[in-house]
Amino acid sequence: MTAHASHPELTKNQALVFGSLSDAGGPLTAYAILDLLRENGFRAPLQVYRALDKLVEYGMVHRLESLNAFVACSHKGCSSHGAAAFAICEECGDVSEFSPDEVISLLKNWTESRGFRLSRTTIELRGTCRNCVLEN
Amino acid sequence: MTAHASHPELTKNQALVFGSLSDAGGPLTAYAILDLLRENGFRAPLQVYRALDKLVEYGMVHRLESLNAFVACSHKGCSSHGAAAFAICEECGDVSEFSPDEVISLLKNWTESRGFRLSRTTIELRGTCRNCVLEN
DNA sequence: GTCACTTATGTAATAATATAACGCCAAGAA
DNA sequence: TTCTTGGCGTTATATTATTACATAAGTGAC
Repeated sequence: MTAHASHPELTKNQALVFGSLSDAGGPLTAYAILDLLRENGFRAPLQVYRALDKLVEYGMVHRLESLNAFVACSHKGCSSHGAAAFAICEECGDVSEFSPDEVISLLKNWTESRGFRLSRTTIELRGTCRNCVLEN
Repeated sequence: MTAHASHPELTKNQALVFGSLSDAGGPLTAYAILDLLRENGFRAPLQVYRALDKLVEYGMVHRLESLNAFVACSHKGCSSHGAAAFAICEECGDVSEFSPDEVISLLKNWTESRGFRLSRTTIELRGTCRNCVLEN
């Protein structure tokens, strides 16, 4: 559950999908990944979705719920880390990942106080990034 | 932008959709709403989606991104309020809405410090609610 | 080895979610 | 009136995700 380093052995499909996301440097939908990988022999959505499932499980890829898209985890050395949050610019599509530890810890307090067993946390901020604000 | 009270005049379709969600007491997908409202003359998804768009805009309904579903805002008097967060039980489907003011304010600080103009905040916690934990 | 088991894969078909494009009608403003 | 706006109805289509079934490749037990 902790991180990438503990899962160095990706299958061929998983490696291809992770490569696409890393190269993209931003979010891609499953079908966008499929199109990128057709030249590598990909034929069907399931090949992408299955790889994504594993990559998300390994913590190497995050799913952006509000975009129905996926993004490579931005943790440099791929070391272990907790829940992530995302700031999504609706102008340019840029996505910044960050780790709001204090926020996570407050949310954990809330869940614990209610006996809610937390398994996954989604935090996504939509808006306009600094660059795009300045341009307008 | 603040709330329901300022939008008492719903159209027929909006009122029907909001009624479905209120009666359900939990999240419904657009297509589930459509099925519920067929007896009221609904025929096409767009009738539901258009009403939902408005209801979300009015703050009377929230979209749950991780479920692709919609839920009536649980604010009793429908008075104004800030961003909402949701704890979603994956066992029973129960959804608890809450307003983690401190969390919101931390996230706002983060965005402001980066010149990110925040327009919408999504916070969804997936896990198992107390009742379901006790039952297992 | 080979048996059983698990995991990954390939493929076709389909389900579930969401939007585009068109035209119509009613209400209010000019 | 005419213009504009917003809501509505309908058809078609786009986008996202899964089910179902068959094949192949690894792994440990024996």
